[in-house]
Amino acid sequence: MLKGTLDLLILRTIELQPRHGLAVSERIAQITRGTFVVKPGSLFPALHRLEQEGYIAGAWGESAQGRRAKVYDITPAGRKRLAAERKSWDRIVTAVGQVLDPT
Amino acid sequence: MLKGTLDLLILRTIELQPRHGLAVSERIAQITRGTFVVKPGSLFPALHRLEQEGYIAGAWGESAQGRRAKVYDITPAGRKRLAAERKSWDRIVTAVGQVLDPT
DNA sequence: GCATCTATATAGAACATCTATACAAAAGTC
DNA sequence: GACTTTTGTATAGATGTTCTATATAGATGC
Repeated sequence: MLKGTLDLLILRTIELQPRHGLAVSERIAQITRGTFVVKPGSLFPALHRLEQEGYIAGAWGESAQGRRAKVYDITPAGRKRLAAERKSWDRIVTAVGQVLDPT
Repeated sequence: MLKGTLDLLILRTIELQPRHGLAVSERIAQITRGTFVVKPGSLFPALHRLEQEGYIAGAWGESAQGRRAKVYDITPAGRKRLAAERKSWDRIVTAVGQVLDPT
């Protein structure tokens, strides 16, 4: 996975619907049809970092299977961060495109 | 800069026309209008790595200003690598798009 | 002769991601 | 009712790219 995109993917996934850790990675794998597979060792450090920085908030609850799970929701700061990351991503895609196919 | 895209940018820039180190970074900055600014400390390690791996070949020559400069050209292996990186990039852009704006 | 510009180079730090492993609790299984 | 499997969270250690900062060298200008 491209370093620097994971936060974007996590924030957007949680924004659409609060989820617990593994559910986030499941959704990313599913919707990208396996292009991005975020394993626990990458996922949880990222979640902890995002929580530490105040972009997401975790609370113990239940998973769809009825197991105990920490459910994360996005915070107002997280939405701002997500909007900024989106802009940044668009800019990067445009810039790379310009290098790959200069007009 | 997003980690992992530098190789792609360098390979494509050199493919279009062989250049020496600083000329590569100048062109990238120019064509992306300052979105990507590759400083020497990032550029040269990347060039050396790409050369070590056989994707580009450097030869001492002259810059446009008539200074001594190491001019890099892409190798057949480099073209293959570039094609692969392009595909990979397209796939990533598509996948991120799917997460950001699911249909 | 001394500063400045071009150009290459490297050391060291920072940081996100990956591999691998560990741990816990619930559910199934016989 | 022990035992395995499944679900879920967690962390340690390694890896590798990029960034900051600095060094070096040769030309050019004045």
